[in-house]
Amino acid sequence: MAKPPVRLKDIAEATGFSANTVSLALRGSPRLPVETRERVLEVAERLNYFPNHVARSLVSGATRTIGLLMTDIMNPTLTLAARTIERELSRAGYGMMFAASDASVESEKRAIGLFLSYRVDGMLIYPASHNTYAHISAVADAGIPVLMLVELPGSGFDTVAIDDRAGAFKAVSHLCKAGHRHIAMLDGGKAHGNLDKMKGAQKAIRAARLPKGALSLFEPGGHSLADGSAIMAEVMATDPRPTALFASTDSLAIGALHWCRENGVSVPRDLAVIGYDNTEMAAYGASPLSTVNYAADEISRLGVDRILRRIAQREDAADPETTLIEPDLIIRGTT
Amino acid sequence: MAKPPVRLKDIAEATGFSANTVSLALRGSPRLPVETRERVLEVAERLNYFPNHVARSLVSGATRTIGLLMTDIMNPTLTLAARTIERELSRAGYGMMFAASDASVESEKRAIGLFLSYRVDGMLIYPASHNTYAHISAVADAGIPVLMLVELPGSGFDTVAIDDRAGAFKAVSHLCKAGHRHIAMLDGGKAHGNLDKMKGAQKAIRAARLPKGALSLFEPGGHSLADGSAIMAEVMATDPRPTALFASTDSLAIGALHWCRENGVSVPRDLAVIGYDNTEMAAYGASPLSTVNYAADEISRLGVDRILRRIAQREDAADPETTLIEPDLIIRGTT
DNA sequence: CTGAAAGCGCTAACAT
DNA sequence: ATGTTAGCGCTTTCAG
Repeated sequence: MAKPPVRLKDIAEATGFSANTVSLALRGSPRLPVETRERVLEVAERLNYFPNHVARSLVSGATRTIGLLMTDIMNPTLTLAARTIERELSRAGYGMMFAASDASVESEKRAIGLFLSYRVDGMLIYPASHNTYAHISAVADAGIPVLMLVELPGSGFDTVAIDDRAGAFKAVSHLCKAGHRHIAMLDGGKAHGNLDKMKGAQKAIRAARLPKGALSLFEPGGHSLADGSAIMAEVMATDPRPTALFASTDSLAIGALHWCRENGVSVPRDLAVIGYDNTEMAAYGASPLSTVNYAADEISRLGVDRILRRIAQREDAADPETTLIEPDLIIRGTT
Repeated sequence: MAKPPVRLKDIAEATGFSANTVSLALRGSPRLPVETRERVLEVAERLNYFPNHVARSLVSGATRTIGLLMTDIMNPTLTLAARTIERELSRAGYGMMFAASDASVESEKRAIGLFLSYRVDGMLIYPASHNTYAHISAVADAGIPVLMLVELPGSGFDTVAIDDRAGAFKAVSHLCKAGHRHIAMLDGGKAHGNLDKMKGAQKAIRAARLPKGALSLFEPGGHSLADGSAIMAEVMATDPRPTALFASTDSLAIGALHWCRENGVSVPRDLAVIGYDNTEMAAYGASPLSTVNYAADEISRLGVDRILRRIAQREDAADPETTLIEPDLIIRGTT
């Protein structure tokens, strides 16, 4: 097998035209008679011609490919985003390269290097770290459009992301309004310099004119289900015992729910629970969890729009723009 | 910004060598004095040079990119496979393009066209249909290595996939051995020409020397959680009433579990349940469901190995090889 | 209306 | 030990 692929030249020979004419015909140039074009198209079809995108990219300087770089695609929220991004890109006639950083800055660097070699026209990045991003800035500075899927204040990146502060504010405000006076929050984000959710929660407490102590912060070791479960003993042993829980992550919340079930704590009677970023169960239409809903779809659509726009306006580096999507609060069985 | 990227020529000018020498140096040719090489590397580093993979591909005829085409990345099983595949490829220095077909043959064709234009070195495909794959055969016939992640008997593709027959056999055998004499099976695969699970289940019945009627087949409208839930009334109304359930899909099984909980059917006391392809909850370490476990990791690793091997042995079209992975049976709370 | 020539950035064969 | 030349498949001037 292994036939060499059909080239422009092959069509040229088969039709008697020159490669140039064939090229024009295939791209539907108006300055060619319909007759010629049809003849060429027909032969191209018959020969099963596919334009060599590689060669085309070399001359045009654009690959019509964007790179998507994420920490971990196993996070259902990111999976959903990845899917939507791919869809939107493909609709726009763009290809997508994918790489995962596993939340390691080193891997992230490697992946970016890969994308750079492959000459992607732009990158969508869900970064490994909130602090270390000089390597990403370098890309943007080199004039390659980069769009961040997370807000990194002061970083100067184009951004389309969730407004975590607003989300946390909504969630905790809801709890306050429901009469809760002792609210526990599970958030390991501090270690990564991600204070938004905490800030939003605190603001809600202030807005409700509750004392600062109405919100107590707990930092699980990670953001896995097991971590959420593990810290609950500590949470429920606190005096005064919290009557509501706000978890900065869906899996933490689910872990907490598990602990409650196993320890005879009735949710939401004894403990109201609100999670965050809920997608996992929601994808199955089965989540019993109240959540701040990560708007992956909207972010993805806006993100793709924006980066394609940036690519189009190649000329100058317009000022970076940050769009924050305010997430909806979805109240289900646990509140 | 938008500086034009650094080329070989730029380094050549900066060092006084020719582009050729620079190229050789960067690729560590042994026929260059170490001195020269170091000088070149240093300048390349300083200038922040990245090889233009596009140009390199044009001359080498290989893009060191493979295309991954799946029906839907939101299926956690496939997500996991995608992640592992990306990892393995990146370890091997390959880039990955991703596209989703949404189980539509038309989209699949479009995506394949895209991959073809981009001149991927090979494709990993989880196909949209078990019947319609002429467009994929065409790719393989054109000499582009294709590896199928699903077994399509008689299709002549290189394949690394789950042995669904063995999986179903294991599951139903387990139920038979546990003394069940009336087993219901949920499987909508017949419509797609996917009979393996059914065949395996029937074989298990025969092997257990039970009458054919010991297994009754139910066909849900789809494979969603809701579909699984919806069909349970019918299942449990059957006479004699089944004491065990084998669902061909994880979501069907979970849907069934929901129905049981809402209808006072105690699992596993009144009904033993085994699902299939379990990854969703398992990813959270929290599945209560007994399952036939899709070995996404193993499949991915073997699949990548195989396609890279095929690419390496470019020369001839060796006979297609089919590797079937026998899935493990994981017994949890529901059995 | 169509063809010939040049060149995108790189590598491979062939000089020097 | 290094430089020159040609060419990968395509698009883009520029001629005819």
